[in-house]
Amino acid sequence: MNEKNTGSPGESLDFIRTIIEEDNTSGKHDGRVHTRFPPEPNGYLHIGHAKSICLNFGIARQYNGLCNLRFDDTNPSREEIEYVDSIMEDVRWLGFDWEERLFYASDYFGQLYEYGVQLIKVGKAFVCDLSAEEIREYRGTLTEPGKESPFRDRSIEENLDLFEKMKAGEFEDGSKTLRAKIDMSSGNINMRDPVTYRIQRSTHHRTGDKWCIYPMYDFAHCCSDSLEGITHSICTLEFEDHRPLYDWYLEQLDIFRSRQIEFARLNLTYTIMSKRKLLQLVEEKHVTGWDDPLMPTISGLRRRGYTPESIRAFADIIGVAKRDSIVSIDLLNHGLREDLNKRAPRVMAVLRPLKVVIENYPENQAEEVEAIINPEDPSAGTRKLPFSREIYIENTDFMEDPPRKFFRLAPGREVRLKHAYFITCKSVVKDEKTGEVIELRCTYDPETGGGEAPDGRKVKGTLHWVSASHALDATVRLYEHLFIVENPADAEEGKDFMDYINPDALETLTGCKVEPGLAKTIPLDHFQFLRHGYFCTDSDSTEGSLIFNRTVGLRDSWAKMQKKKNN
RNA sequence: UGGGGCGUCGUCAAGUGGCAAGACACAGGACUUUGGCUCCUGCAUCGGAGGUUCGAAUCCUCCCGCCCCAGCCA
Repeated sequence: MNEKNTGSPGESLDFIRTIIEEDNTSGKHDGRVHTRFPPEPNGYLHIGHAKSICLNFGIARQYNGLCNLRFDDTNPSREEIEYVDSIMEDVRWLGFDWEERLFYASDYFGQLYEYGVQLIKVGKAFVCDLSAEEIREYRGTLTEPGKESPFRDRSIEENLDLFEKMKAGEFEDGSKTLRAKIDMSSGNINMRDPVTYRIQRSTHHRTGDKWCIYPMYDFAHCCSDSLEGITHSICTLEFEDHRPLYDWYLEQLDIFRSRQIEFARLNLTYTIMSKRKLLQLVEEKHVTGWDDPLMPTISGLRRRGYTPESIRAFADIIGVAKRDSIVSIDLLNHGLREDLNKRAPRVMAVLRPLKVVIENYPENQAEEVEAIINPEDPSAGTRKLPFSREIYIENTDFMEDPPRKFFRLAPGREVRLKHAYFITCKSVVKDEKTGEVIELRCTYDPETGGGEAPDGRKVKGTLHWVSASHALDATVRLYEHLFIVENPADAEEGKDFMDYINPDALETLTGCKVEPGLAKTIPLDHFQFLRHGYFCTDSDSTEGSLIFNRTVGLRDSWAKMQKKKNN
């Protein structure tokens, strides 16, 4: 990999790397660069997290630094071990390694408690008896200052005693909090004596029932960063308002000063990124699960056939900045095609079969033709394809009454069967009742073996095909965008993102015919189905029951032309 | 009405006072045993208005627009 993750080196620096290089030249941390990726284990990772992962691990790699994986598990009521496992799997799959630096905020609960005590001792925190509603009332509003809690001036001794009793479980859930003593009139609401510790009796996935008080994010996060010696703590824009508090805690505690830097989170066209909304899609069964190939989750993208390389390349190409934006999914798909074009074996797959009988080809004869596996990678070699009298071609490759510029098969037309022969359509067999074309009668030119005519004549079209008796049956799932509008999160009045779900996001094709070499494919194998697109063997696929997911289609200028004509 | 941010091509995004990178998309064209790939070509005066300057996307002023914040969530 290059300087960043995969992208081209020598480009201009983004604002975060600019800060890092400034710190490096000023000697702020003796050139040390240490980042972290801090997910809360309450859901599956999505492509937005991938941006953050690539940023944090990528920066560490680029500057010879380190990046920790740290689970931000300070709220046991919503966090689960299942998510911890999936997150680790996803980060690894993306190609990053936290080595021995796997941490949990819960590792620091003991230290964090001591920090709480320390805050009380310097007169910067107090135990407050206000209820949640009262705290809200006392907080004031966006435009009006808040009121100080009547418990704000308790003595240090009393606070110490009460905090210890909170920890010991002497008070009910929610009956008391530890609050930082800052400024109830601050324009920044985060600074209005924020809650630092709350009482919450729920079993933590790692510490069990050892604690009944848990630190709030703002307190736990900056302290965890500090404890780990994180130099640059990169997070998303909505935490910008929290930075003064982040700095305040570290200053009061007089511990290592990590620096929080905020960037704009990723938005992608035709999908959604919020964990809450993704969860809703799963729970309401609009998708089959977190790893549905329609989902923008890492596990969904993986199952769909996206490669870690393409995701990393995407992260590089979109850059990092502070402005809200919505990136075109085309950018992701472009990188994917670029990656797969170089690596995916080409394969014959007829999705909507139309039988072709080659009348002048001997019955009961078969031969093998040689086919290159990947023209972009000669080292991939060749394979043998069986050819015989009866084959299948793509239904859409034939038209009885073709429009101008249709280069494929039509009555009387000659086309090339890729790697095999030229064939000419002699007649059409139709279903007597429906009039539907059910079979083509063709002849082949035995002189055109390999797809080249010795007399030098040219054909405009080249079709993919599969020998009828040798082909394997397969199920193919064609995926489209999950939503029908670019930005479903930005719904018009009276609607929400659910109103924009694409009812045709998945089209399942059965009875597809694929070349016999696919018999042994295993989940996550990538292929290019010639002239169709890139496909990936689904995790439910077995040798007897092949299932492929369309990762992304090939660019299709013919389809584009048709579409333009119809508009 | 308070606080914090952001506004450069259709979409991302460089640029930090000297003649507006790049990518995707789009449009033409070449090549082609994938209507794929590849290769050429084209494609913005920088939210607005004033001002400073020989010169401004870059500095100043005012205005406009968008995003975030009132969880004992993260």
